[in-house]
Amino acid sequence: MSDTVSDIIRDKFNVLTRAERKLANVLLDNYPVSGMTSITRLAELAEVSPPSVVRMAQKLGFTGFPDLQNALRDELEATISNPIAKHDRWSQQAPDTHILNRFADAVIDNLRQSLDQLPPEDFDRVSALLADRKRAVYIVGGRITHALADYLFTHLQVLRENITLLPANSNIWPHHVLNMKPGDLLVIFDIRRYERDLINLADMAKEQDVEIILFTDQWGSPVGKAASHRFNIKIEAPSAWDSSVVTLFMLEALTAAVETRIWGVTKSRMKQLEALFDRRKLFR
Amino acid sequence: MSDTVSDIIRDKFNVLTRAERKLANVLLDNYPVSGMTSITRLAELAEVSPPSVVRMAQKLGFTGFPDLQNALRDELEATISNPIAKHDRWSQQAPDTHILNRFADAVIDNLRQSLDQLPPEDFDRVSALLADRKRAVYIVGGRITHALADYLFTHLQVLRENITLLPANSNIWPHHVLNMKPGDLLVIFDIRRYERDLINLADMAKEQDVEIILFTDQWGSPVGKAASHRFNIKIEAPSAWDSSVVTLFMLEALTAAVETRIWGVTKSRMKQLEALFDRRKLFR
DNA sequence: AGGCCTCTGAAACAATATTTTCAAAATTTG
DNA sequence: CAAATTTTGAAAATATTGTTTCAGAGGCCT
Repeated sequence: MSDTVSDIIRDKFNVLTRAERKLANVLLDNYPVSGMTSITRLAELAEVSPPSVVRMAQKLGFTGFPDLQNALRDELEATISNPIAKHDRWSQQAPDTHILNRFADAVIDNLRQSLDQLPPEDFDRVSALLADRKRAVYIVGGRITHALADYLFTHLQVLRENITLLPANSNIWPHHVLNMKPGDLLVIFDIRRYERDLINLADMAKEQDVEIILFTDQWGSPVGKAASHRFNIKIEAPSAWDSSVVTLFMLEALTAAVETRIWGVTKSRMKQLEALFDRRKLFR
Repeated sequence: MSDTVSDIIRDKFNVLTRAERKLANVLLDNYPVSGMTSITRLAELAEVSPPSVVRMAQKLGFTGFPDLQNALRDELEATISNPIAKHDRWSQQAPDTHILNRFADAVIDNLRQSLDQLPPEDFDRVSALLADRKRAVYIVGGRITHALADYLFTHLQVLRENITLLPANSNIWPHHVLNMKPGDLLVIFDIRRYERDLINLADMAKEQDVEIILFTDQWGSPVGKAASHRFNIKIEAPSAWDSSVVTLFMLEALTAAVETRIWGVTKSRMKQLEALFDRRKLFR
């Protein structure tokens, strides 16, 4: 890799003129942000004239000031950008452009941004709600997200009692709404292609004072209006579809958090479950 | 301290329009360096017009783009001069020990290690098999992995024809084995708690010269003996359960790869699907 | 399906930024 | 100390960026 701008400046410091050295000092001080202004302000800051800036840039080997500034920005980007997120090949054996690496980049980026947006207090509040065994929990997903709803259901069901997975068929939903009591929880998955039926369901549930927990994308499903808790998850992927990886991540983290809160209950349920599985084995 | 630009963006994300959201994503991605260009290049990067950039800047409360850019530069300066690695936590707002951060660490580690172990050629070979439309594809999961099987099924089904999801109930599996022809594919999910029924299914299928693609954990399910292709995925999590996040990642990457291989077919199927959905909407 | 409204980008315009020119100031050299 | 040389900044010229206007596109609602 070629030299950084600061290297070049130090290299050529002794062939710089007085005005140029003033500039060099300003640039190196608070490097490289100080170079991210306009040529005019930089000149003012160094108490020299704008032409001096141009001359120096050219003397350092750039075609002009913007060229130098770009170099600075690129350096900055390389320094700043999250070392975990970028320019780190995931599959060493595959080229950067292989779908595995591109997908990994996208997913990490989704994860980082989704977590950035999520106040941990919200997360904690939702895990507390789900850990409150007095509240029944209903879970529902759409066409694509049904599998996620199913996954959450399977796990929560082990943790505690009173978990219901609503069927894919929306015709039956009103029957379930009938059972919902104030304070119960309804977990809704609604991503992209927001589904009209889900809005109706949310409205009906809300009228019964059910608290709604919504998992949606960065744009936000219209169900958000009725929801008391919302997870906005970035779902971009190098593909014709969206990625559910981060959503699944949230579900697992949430499950783990709930598990911690009610470990006593969960532990005994898991033991019981083990016993039941064992009996089935013998039975066969 | 007052809000950062990224805070403001997230705050107002839901009142932003489509073009503005595109911009917001570009800005938040590689923040804040991505905002240090000219309005023109930023607009190009986000694939919107320069006026949209101005409008967004004003919507966020700045007098114009330069004002926003100054704010970004000031933040950058503050960040840079305070080099306490801000970026090694996933959720900045939560402590290191918060489950969100611990889970993120675990998942990234799983992803790294799983990709390390996976020769990309194997991945490519499997994607080629799944893209071969002459081969029927059968998918089956266990108690926990059923949701993953379901997810793969839903996606592959859009990509191409002849995809079958075996039911959870193993009693019916022999009926499906009856239909399998030599060269067909059987995708099996078998993680931890390896399920005896799945081994029997794999053996039966193998006798019919069905090629088996196995998704399993780092230890490897006994189904591996019958499988011609195997994905060993690291599934550790700070919880009583295993994490399926990386498995889902592999499924999505695989789906994307298959999609690329048979884009012609997939595209027309997706169009047709759109049309069907539209008709259903009218129908209601 | 049609009317309303919001959103968007092309183009014109305005404001800055960058570069060039050139003469004066500073520095060097004999 | 003066002539030659270099360096410098004011001002003009040029290039680019940022803003506004406005007509048409696109979404949403009834």
